[in-house]
Amino acid sequence: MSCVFTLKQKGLKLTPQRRLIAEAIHDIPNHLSAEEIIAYVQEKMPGVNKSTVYRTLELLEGAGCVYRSRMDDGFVYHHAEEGHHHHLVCRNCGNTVDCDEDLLVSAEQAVADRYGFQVDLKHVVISGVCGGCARGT
Amino acid sequence: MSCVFTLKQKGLKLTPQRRLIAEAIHDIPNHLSAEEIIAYVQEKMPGVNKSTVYRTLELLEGAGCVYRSRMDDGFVYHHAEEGHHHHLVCRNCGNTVDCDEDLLVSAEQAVADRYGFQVDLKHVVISGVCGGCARGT
DNA sequence: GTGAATGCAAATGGTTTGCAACGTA
DNA sequence: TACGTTGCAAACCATTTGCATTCAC
Repeated sequence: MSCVFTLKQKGLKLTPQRRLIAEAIHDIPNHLSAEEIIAYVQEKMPGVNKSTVYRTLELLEGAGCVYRSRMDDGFVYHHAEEGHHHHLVCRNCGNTVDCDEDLLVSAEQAVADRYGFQVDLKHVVISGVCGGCARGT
Repeated sequence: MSCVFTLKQKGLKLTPQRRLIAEAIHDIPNHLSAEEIIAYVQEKMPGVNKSTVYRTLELLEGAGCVYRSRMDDGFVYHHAEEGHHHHLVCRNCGNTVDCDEDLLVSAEQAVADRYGFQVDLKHVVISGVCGGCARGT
């Protein structure tokens, strides 16, 4: 849980709430909505306020430990570690597919070559239709 | 402005407000925020209510004339015509670069082949850093 | 004339903020 | 002890909704 070290390095305090929030982000592989993180945290430590969760997530994002992206409704959060993969989310059933990073790097490179624009698909939750839903199963 | 025909076909009424909103979407090449559309409409026809704009945009989206996507903050709208291009938005300066569609189809195909997941990047506003901002100019 | 569309105002709901109390270092 | 952190409640703000009035057909 490198976030913890990062916080220390920045002189930020390591409270039980923050540990728990970092744990949620770290342990659950999917991207999480604020609501889900709040539920996870409050289950293990009832009484934690959602403002605290939001503030901590903002803190972790600023520290580079967490990515935050827009989803259809609200934000989703995901830990920011190397060895990335993209998240494909089915707009029909909501399921997530982890997509190997190298499938998209060539496209990113092509865009960079032609337009000088550095696309960052890591920060994007990519929506579409999963195989199951496309087949109508 | 094919939206107009589409509306007629569906038996929907063609009000001046709707014409104006369709015009905004159609005439301005960029993707627009609701706020920008409201400003455009109200400049040409003061008194138009923002609820009307929101409702019309929803209508046009349902009719397939308009795409709506999440941006970092709020939604953006864009007319849905063939001959598409992707929108790259610089998260630093906010400028938009139109990206030719075929730069990304191979990546979409690769994802479809491996995961059976049909990515739809047309509906996504892709963020990143533009050439100017990357160079610090 | 009639049902759909509009304007207005109030509600919604995820996220943010102000402030007093609390806890870590 | 001192300052950062938390909990609480209220504020925010883009978007949505209910309802009476108006208008396109």
